[in-house]
Amino acid sequence: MRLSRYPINTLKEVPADAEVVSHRLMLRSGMIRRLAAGLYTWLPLGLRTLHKVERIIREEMDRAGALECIMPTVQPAELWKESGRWSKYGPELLRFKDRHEREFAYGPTHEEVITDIARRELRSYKQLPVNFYQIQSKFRDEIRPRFGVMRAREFLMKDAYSFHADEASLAQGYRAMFDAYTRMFTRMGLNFRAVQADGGSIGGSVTQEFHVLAESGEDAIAFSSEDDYAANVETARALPPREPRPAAAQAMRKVATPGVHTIAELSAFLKVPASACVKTLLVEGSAGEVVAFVVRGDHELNAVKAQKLPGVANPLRMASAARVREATGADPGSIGPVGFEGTVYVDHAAAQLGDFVCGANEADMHYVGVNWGRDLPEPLREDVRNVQPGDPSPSGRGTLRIARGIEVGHIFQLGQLYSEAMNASVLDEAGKALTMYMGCYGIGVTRVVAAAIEQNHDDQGIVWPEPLAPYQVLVLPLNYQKSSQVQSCADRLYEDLAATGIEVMLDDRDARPGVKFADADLIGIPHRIVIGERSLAQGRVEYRHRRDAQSAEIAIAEALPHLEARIER
RNA sequence: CGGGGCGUGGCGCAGCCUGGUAGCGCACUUGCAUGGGGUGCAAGGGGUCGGAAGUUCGAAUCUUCUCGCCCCGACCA
Repeated sequence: MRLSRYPINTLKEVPADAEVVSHRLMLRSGMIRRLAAGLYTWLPLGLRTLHKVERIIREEMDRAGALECIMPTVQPAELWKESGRWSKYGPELLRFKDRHEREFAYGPTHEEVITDIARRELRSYKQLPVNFYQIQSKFRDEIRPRFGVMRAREFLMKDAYSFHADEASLAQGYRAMFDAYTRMFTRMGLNFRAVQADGGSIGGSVTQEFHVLAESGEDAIAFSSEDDYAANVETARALPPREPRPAAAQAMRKVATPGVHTIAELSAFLKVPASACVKTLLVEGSAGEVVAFVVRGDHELNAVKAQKLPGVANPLRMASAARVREATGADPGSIGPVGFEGTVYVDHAAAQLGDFVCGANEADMHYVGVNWGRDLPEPLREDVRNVQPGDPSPSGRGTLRIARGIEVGHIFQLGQLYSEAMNASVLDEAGKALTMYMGCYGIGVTRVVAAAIEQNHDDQGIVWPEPLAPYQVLVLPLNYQKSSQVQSCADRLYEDLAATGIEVMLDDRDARPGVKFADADLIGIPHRIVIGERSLAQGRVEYRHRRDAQSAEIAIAEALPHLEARIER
């Protein structure tokens, strides 16, 4: 490609709303442009990278035996009503009517459609297992789209669905997808981890996420220091403390704590560590009442764990200040479990405390020296907190550390969730109906591109992992318009490289060197050849890899073999 | 949805408080110079200030309504 014929500008300045590096760099380098909230156009440069991601995905899916198909983005409401998700999915599902007033949705995912295909086409256990996949647009009406294509409303997804005669086959198919994902992300040159996950609204029990590790990631991942245990903090188990609860040493007393509302203030005011205090949080129950959660002052409530407990509204909703007042007689900031009427779930660590501090359900008052079993009933213990760095690993070996990740893939063993609801069965060996077992496997294709940039950039711009770079080589002639030697050398090299099948971009613009260098770094093409009059007089050109600090001079005749030896294909 | 903020040439912003008919940087066009890390000089094109209503002799500026967007929290590839 000749850059002089590429009309998309690189930008020095960037829209004020672009916050994360990948978004900024994608805008600045001319990969994408925003159309509306959460909607992006992929310009030619960006599309090349997107296609590379797609190609790797296709190759590995095909290698794993999956079959590509493509389903409509627009889906009839009937299917969603059948699976029960028309009412469950909520406002994230974009719904609309056609001219005949029939209801449709723009697909946020395709379990219903594929299950419909499966139940129509699959008749016999002999046709199983089978795995269908597609790479296609999804729309999820996110509450808050942000970070460019990282969390867009319309995005490209690879989704795959497998069908099996039994659980063993499902586990095998799932494993095959795990391996395929591992190969894909490895081939893309990404630093990633597979982690244990929560099923969320898709459902299913066995499930793992693939995360690209990056500071800007929206998810927290817990890792064991000693083995390969890794889990999303949403789901990572906090082990109950081993030590027995210390015996009560103090009597319970009510103390005045004027103006104290947070654990930090409480801890500073009473000069006790936050870990000796207890935090009480009220959430909406499933039957109109409120439910209390008690965690240690230095711990955080884990919403995913909490909302699974009996009597708790799912999704979790914090009680309003008015509801808190109604239930306890005090404002949030002064509430506690002593005398609370209703369900109280207590985190293991909080249940282990003796002589602790908590709110007294009275403005500006707290209790100190509180003890379970004496001052209030023995607690209903549950794991309801987020794990923290230093916690023992649930795997039993090592302690946990926490890193951030961007979720680029998620695989599930769904079991018979959808096949049962939608009656998807085949005949087994005995001629009896057998409800199929399903797995589903997603990759956020557009998100992968953003994640790759989050992980691979420097102050100057993108540093593409070679397999994802829009072009492999950039030929950068200086003074191309004025020097006929430079021009003919650049043109020849460009043609030769292209003829060899190398993806090459030629910066033939009439621009100053500084502009070309800055754009080269911004766009991040891995291999760069600079052709300038100075070294050309010596019969040489300069080679530099985007990752290198220094360039090296090579003979013109060596340029092509030099590149061929270095390009990773 | 709850809380905060912003809408002024393509982008980044100033002007608004204290009404007087719109300005700066980048980008763009033309010319000259320059030519190894976002070059310099000169000339130019482009906005009616998100929209509507109102107050006023006069509104980007004040008032009301409305639309859109962004940021912080609960969702997901």
